[in-house]
Amino acid sequence: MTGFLGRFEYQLDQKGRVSLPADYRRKATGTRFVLLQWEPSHLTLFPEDVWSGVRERLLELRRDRRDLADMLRDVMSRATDVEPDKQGRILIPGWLQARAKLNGGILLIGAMDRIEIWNPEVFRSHHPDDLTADARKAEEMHRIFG
Amino acid sequence: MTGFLGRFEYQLDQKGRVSLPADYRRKATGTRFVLLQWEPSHLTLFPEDVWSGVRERLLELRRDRRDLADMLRDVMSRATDVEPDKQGRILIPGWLQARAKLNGGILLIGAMDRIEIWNPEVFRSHHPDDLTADARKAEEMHRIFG
DNA sequence: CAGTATTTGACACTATTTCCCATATTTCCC
DNA sequence: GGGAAATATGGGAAATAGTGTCAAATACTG
Repeated sequence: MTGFLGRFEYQLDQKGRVSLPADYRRKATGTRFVLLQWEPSHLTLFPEDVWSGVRERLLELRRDRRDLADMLRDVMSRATDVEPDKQGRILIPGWLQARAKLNGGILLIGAMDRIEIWNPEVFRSHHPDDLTADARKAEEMHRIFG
Repeated sequence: MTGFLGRFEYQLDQKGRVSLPADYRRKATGTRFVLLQWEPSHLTLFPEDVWSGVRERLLELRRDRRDLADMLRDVMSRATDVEPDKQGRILIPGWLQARAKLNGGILLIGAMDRIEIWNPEVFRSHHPDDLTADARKAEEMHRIFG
């Protein structure tokens, strides 16, 4: 399994739906996903099999770390599970659209075991596409891929 | 199973009933729930299968920890078991409504293995929805989901 | 035991959501 | 290069969900 890769720019329709890339649909083992926001900049879409692992960790953590309970509740209370319709689209609830500043253009990012959903402009401001590698970055890259 | 997720704001009718979100009813394996208050801020609704696990822990605990007996008695004496009617509504007893300050608006919160019942204003005061991630919070989030 | 009050169950209305069909564009293959 | 399959997107119709109201059943009281 190579995981979710690449980037796809789609459109959010008036009803709040986006197509999932057919490639991603094929790669997902199941047909269900959990959609949530744990970083302000974007949404994250977990395939169900990955989610079940995350879920276990969360339940444990809620029990052991009382100080995190409120934060976890806040995140989970904004999450949804989604399932692509016959056309391969998922519905993004209005409150998640608002929080991730999604309006019109949608950028889907393959992040190996999960999929990220970005506003294209926000993404580009976070990731200026310069190839000018500073030394530190080059060093890290080499440690990873070299 | 993805668990109970999301938030639903409903209305308490004059008879003290609230709809359970259809999504939650579908997700619950059984049809019975246990409703109780173990935190002052809200009520908790356990599906029967989850409850049986909690019950085991409670019985053990009452036996082993004599100092907790009074506290447990107090909580359990205010608990009820509920079952949605044909329209999917559950009845919240008056004494629990009062303790959780429920009047009119009701916020149902999915908390994975259980459902929480909040007064919307109380919830919002507990969970200010700012996206300005302080560093500590961002750090914890990354450790969990990253 | 009768009458009354309260609780429990069912029906009905309306807004929303979900499902399904249709079209345009792209990609792939022969 | 042309045809066929697949993919993204748009819109309309049917089903569903939440809520208010009413009727039956149960419990309570005098």
